[in-house]
Amino acid sequence: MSAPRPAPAIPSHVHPWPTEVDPRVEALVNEVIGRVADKWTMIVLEVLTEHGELRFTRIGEFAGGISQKMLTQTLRQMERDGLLVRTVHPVIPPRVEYRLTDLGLSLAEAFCGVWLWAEANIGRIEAARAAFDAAKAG
Amino acid sequence: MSAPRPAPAIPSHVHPWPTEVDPRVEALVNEVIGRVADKWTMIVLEVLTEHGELRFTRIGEFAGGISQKMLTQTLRQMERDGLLVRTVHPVIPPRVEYRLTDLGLSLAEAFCGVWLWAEANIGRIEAARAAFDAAKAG
DNA sequence: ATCTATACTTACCAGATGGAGAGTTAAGTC
DNA sequence: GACTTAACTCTCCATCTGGTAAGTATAGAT
Repeated sequence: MSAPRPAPAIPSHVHPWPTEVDPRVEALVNEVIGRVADKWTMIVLEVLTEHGELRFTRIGEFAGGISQKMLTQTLRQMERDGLLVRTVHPVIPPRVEYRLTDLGLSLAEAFCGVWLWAEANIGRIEAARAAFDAAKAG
Repeated sequence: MSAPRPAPAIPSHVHPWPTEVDPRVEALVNEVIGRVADKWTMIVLEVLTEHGELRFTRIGEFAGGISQKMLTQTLRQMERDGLLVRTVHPVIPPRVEYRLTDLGLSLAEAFCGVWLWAEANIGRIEAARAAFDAAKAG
């Protein structure tokens, strides 16, 4: 879709489509969701919501299957976005603890609905897939 | 999105950490995150929620910045998952309309919290990023 | 005969993703 | 002096993602 969306040079009090939101807001929201809604971010969010403050290695254990590289990267991004705080205790060997901020906790809460939906509807999705595949084959 | 991740069976003899996670929970996580919660699915979901039944090209315009390939792929997957219905009108030139199912609408509703969160917290995230980057630079 | 419109499909390819595994740091322990 | 430990950090490399652009199909209009 190289076609750029029709120029929104329309005064904001005139709404061609009553339900449409400000494209700039929409773009920002898309960007945020694109960043925040990746697999490991959500999993780390869930792990920290469940277990509270945790150390690096412990998060990796709970997350399951994440490489150190990805864990570091995910935690850094979340820290940068203000979703968690990273506390370094200046001891040897190093001890670093991660804890969700209020912002992070509120995001986890917002995602809660999606988790519940997923749990409740996995069966329906699988049924739909089976039906779709059967229809395509038959 | 449709990442054919060959099941993170986690060859524990290679893995940096032992896994204590229930494999069924992990499978659920992969299902949800990997297939339903990707960027374009969420955006298409939002577009269809806001505008109701739409044609292919129109969805692309509203979504903004999606390629035909990705749009086709996303719509097919959502159809397969039972999130939307695809209605082909046998006319020339072709006319295909997409509409969310009840399942799709319920997912959109579940995501609503996330959208609201994103809208409400964009400022906070950007401030956190600016602060983080400033701290790193200075 | 050519053009147009719509909804795809397909091939190609650059760039992003992410895993494996080794290296780094510094203080205490054997 | 080697070993250990935690939390990285780095490099290499295979795989995956997703964009671009071209092609397809069809009927009516010019």
